[in-house]
Parts: sequence; C-alpha cells; structure tokens
Amino acid sequence: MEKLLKSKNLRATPFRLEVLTIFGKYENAIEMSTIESELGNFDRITLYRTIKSFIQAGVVHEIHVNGDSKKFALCAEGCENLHHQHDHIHFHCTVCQETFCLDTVEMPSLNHPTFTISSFDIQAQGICESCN
Amino acid sequence: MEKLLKSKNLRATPFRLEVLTIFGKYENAIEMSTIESELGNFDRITLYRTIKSFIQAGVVHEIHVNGDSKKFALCAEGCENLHHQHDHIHFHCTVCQETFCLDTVEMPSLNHPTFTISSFDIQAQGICESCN
DNA sequence: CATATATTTGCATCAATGTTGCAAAAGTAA
DNA sequence: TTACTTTTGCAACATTGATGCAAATATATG
Repeated sequence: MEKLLKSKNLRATPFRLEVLTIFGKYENAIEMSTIESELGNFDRITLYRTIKSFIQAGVVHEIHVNGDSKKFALCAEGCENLHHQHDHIHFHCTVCQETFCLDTVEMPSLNHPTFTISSFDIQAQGICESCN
Repeated sequence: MEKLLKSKNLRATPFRLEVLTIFGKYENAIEMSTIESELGNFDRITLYRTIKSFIQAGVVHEIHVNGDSKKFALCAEGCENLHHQHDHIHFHCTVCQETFCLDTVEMPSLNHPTFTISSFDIQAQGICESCN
C-alpha cells in the first residue's frame, strides 16, 4: 500500500493509507459518503484533496453513475498522471445500486470518418448477476 | 417550438421558449453559463427548474463531458419522461472544447455472460473534424 | 369571453460540494 | 539532525442544487 502511493509519487501519510484501506474493503466503487462514514473524525477538505490527488496520480478513478451521483474505485495498472487507461466499462445495477468495473466485457472499437477518437468511456445500466 | 413543449406536456411560457431558442442557436451541446449569458435578466432558480423539467420531459439531455463539467443538448425524437433513447455517442474535442452528439458513429453492442445490460452511454474524447 | 384550476415564476432561504490561502505539522532527503 | 518540500487543518468563500410559498401566468371549462 505504501509502495503503491510512493510509486505514484505520493507521500504515504497515515490519512492516505487509511483512505486507501477503505477502498480495499469494498469490492465495487464507493461513494464519498461511504468513505466519510468509515472514517472516524476527518477534515472534509483534506479528504477532498486526498481523493483529488489520488485521481491525478492514477490511484483511483471517478465514475459518473447516473446523471448526478459519482463514485470512486481503485485503478488497475497502467493509470498515471490523469491518463487513465481503463479497459473496462462501468456498470450500474438499478436494483442494488452497486457500481461495477466490468473487465469481462470486451471494449468495442469506435470509428468516425473525420473525427479522431482517442479514448472513450462506457457507462452501462442494468441488473447485475446477484440481482438477476 | 410551442408544439414541441406541448407535445411533452410542458406549458409554453415565454421563458421556456426563450431558453429553447438559445438551444436552437447552437449546433452543439452548451453549458449552463452559455445559456445564462444569452439571457438578459433571469432568475437562477427558474432557469435551473426549466432545465430540469426539460430533461424530465425529454426535451434536452445532459452530457457529462469530462470528470466535472456538464453540458446540455436538444434531444432527438423518441425521448420521453426520462427515458432518453439516444443512438449516438457524445464526443468532446480536446482542442476546441466543443461537445458533439455523433449519430454517425454506429453504436456497438455490449454483452455480458451474467449481467443484463439494458442501456449504456458512451463519452468519447479526441479531435474533431475542423480541429484535425 | 370570463372564470376556475393547475402550473410556473420569483424570491428567500438553505444544504451540499468544490476551492483557495495560509500557517502549523509531518514526511523526505541530505 | 537539519533543510526542504509536501500535506494537513482551519477559515473563509464560491458555486450549484434544492425547497417553501405567495404572486403571476397559462390552460381548460362554462
């Protein structure tokens, strides 16, 4: 865990390790409020900046679930300095409200005659395995 | 224009028509700030609720461009009561910052062995035709 | 056309979230 | 241990989303 942070050029402070541990406790993407309730006392701004630096360093990525709410999930390998490289789609179960990173779905290829598509994200909705 | 609103069961008030006209002036998706600067005086809450009712009625749809900013664009046919049916991807040009609804890109099909995918959205990034 | 009804607007007020500046604290390297 | 850089915690502020309510407006009905 410390290694992970240092490999991204982030100092391994107790607070950051605590937040990282919370991510590790959950299988799927989590909301800010989940992190907040897992933490005992914490400074709101510090947490906000922690998440921000995690995103910038490529430790976690942000997922826009519906129109409004957002969640966060640990990155896989290969994410660095805001250049997130995710070979998975994000799936939101409309029953249990869980948000999954699905690397079992093959990413399609997109082509446009005149536009150059350098990257794209896919957010899917539906019903997950256990709710099915 | 009045017909459009009434077909969605929205009353055709002057303010709503004014906002709709602004959408008509722009080819691509626009930000809230663009609407605000086009309007002379306006009430912030009323505009907020106008956009909200447009989205709920299927007149416009919301586009999440990057992690943060959002834009709005007129819906095509077939969007009703929050059941937006868009057969296009959203493309954000990293040069000119314009956001396009690209119906020239074929929507791929997604499959998962155990999850039921009912709908999905695609946000792409890259360089648009005129910036290319 | 006038009126009754339902919706919309404008205003006040509030909540949640994101942001900045700065001094103290803590981590890192020499 | 010291010097330097980053992070934290606090205050203060900006932006955005949301609700309640009375006045204004739109629509339907007689």
